[in-house]
Amino acid sequence: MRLKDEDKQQRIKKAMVDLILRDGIDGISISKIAKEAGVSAATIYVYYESKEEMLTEIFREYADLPYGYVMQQVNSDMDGRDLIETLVRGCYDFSIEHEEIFSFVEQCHRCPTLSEQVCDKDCSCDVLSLLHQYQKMGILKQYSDWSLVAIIFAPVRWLAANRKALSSNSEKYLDELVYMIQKVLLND
Amino acid sequence: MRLKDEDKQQRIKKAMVDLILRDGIDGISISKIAKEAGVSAATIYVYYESKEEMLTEIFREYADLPYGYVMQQVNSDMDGRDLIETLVRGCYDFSIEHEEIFSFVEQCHRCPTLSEQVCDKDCSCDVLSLLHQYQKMGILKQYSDWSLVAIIFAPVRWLAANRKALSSNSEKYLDELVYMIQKVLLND
Amino acid sequence: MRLKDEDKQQRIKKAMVDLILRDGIDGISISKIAKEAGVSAATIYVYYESKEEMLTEIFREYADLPYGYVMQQVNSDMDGRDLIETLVRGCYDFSIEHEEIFSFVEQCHRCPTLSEQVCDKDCSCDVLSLLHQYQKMGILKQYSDWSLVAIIFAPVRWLAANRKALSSNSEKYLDELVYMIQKVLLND
Amino acid sequence: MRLKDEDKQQRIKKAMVDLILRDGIDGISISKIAKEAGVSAATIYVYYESKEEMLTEIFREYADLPYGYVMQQVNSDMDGRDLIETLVRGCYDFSIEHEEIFSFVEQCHRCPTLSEQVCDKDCSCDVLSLLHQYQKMGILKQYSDWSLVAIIFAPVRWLAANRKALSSNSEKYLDELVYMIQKVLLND
DNA sequence: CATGAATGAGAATTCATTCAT
DNA sequence: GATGAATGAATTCTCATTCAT
Repeated sequence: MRLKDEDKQQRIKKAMVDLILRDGIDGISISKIAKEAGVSAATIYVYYESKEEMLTEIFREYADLPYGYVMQQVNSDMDGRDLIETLVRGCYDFSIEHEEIFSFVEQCHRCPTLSEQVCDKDCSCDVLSLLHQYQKMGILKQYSDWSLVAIIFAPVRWLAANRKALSSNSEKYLDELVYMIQKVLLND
Repeated sequence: MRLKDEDKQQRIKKAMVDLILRDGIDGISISKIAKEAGVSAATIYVYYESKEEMLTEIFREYADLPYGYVMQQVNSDMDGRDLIETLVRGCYDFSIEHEEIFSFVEQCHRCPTLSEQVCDKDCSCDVLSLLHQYQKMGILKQYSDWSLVAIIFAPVRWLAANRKALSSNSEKYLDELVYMIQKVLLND
Repeated sequence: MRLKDEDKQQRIKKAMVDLILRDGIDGISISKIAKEAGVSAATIYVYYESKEEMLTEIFREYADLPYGYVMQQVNSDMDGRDLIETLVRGCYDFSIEHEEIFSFVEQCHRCPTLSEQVCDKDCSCDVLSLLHQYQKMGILKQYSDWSLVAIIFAPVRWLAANRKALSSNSEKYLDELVYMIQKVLLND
Repeated sequence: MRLKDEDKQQRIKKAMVDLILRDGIDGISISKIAKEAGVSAATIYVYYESKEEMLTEIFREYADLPYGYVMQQVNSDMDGRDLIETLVRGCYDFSIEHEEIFSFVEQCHRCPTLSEQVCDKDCSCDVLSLLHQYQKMGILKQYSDWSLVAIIFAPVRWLAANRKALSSNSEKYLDELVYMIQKVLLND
């Protein structure tokens, strides 16, 4: 695999994700993506078998990036409060820093055909391992995995998705969310 | 002159929503919808100016149905615990009873072009009035509106959206969620 | 026939002719015309059997308006020079005063299907009678009808059609044309 | 990669021009043209961005063919009489030999949107250079360019356009026209 | 007479994809 | 590997026309 090509495929991915942020998942087409990526439409078929397969593959590849991002923020000697704050804020920060990937992943997850193939919870397995550790140490309460993922990430993602409709005091809401979730999940 | 066939427009709406559940928002087309609704494709343009406008208009019309549904479950003399349980479970029940509308609304809310025009929080204003009452009575804590909507509805919606990936013990997760949220929001 | 209706038909005609000036004969449609005329598309079918028939009928009705216009300018005791000047200038004036009708008639005359049904020369029969009188009086040379119509009207119409591309000194060209044609057609 | 098939584009052009002769400029459609040219409708969009652009481009390309044709008939040592006769008859001959191009160009010239973009006089610049030479030599009178083009070509084109309505003695009219124009333009 | 509703047919255009180079 | 050419199928949407009211 030559460097040049790697770059080309990267441009294709970026083009697709950028366009989906701009036009929505229902607004993309192979030729639009090709134009945005600066390659011929035919070139896309060198890397992907079909549009369908391209979407799925890139979704699969990107789906756990948000979780990967927050995991990088986490430090193993954090206490419970910090852990939760880091996870929640990390999720929000990712949605700002990588708006297009955030939106892409969110859109794909709601799309029935795609979400069947990539389950959100599976993407969060690293985070879950971490949470299990904190549960074992008696810091976090013993809620089940699904409940944990739901309560930690769903509200902040909703906030992030609606960010532009907020006046600007999103910081305040974020603080509240962090506080709430700490209260629910932490022992004492 | 013939009167506008109310039933026909209803069939168009239903067809669109049903198809979006099946094929995703990126998988619908005017002719598919027309066929499903049993009308001519041209007829759709009697009711809507364009595909875009049709999507937006129906989205706007349906966006608050989930909130309307839970409001019907609520009883004004409920205590705080029951209120929260009813809101959360109501949201989940709606996603089962009206799977296609739930999925439609969720998909639209993630789509950038559409979500710009219909803000999720606006749809929940009746719910918010209710929550304000409970706040005034000192039953609910004084969190801000955005945080309330986020914590009450986002997790359960995520659960509902991933329902099929759950073995079947979704009841357990739902119980946990209800319990968590009660703990966060209720005073003592 | 009620007054109101007469007015409605008139509006339809005007709308069609106006639109053909703006969009070209290939750019009109029943619904555009209806909207422009402020009537329902169905109403047009009260007055005309089909689009085809409408075009033909209105063309037939308007085709000799330019000739009618110049005939009104003509005075029976004009001398030869004045006659020619009046005919040529009249034609030009009509193209300015009734730009939309001028363009409409010109476009129809070039359109093979339409021009088959309405021959330009037939429209000029009144003018020809007049010219015959001046020929009998020995004022005009004995050219054949076709040649007369061609030499008197074709150049000025070309000038009129290209009017907007002329800097503005169309007056000068018009003077020259009048002079030329006088020279050709007048005896002595 | 396959090379652009020059022949294919040629067939598209021919198909369009032929169809416009048969059905009028308001009677063509991309699919009709494609069928006539023996290509897929989509192929037309490989060569032209839109129907509008196709029309304009082909019009621009063909607009001076009639003038090019008559220029080929002209011989530089002709006297004034022959020059005029050749120009006028050449124009007529072209309309017979290349009926479809003649009709196409005439229709486009009357169409407001198209004629804005391609001015008839610009197409005749070679002819004008020639006429200027004859003017300098004192053979032709000093009329302005517009008047020359108008008087030489407009009448014969009108005759050509109405050719089919003439009994058949078009030769006679043509003779008259030639004679008239010689009389106007030649010195002595 | 007038018209909103309805539609089959067809419009222009785009799509995803293939293929020869 | 990369791509311009090519296209059948599908897209959105408009058209001319009919009809019940």
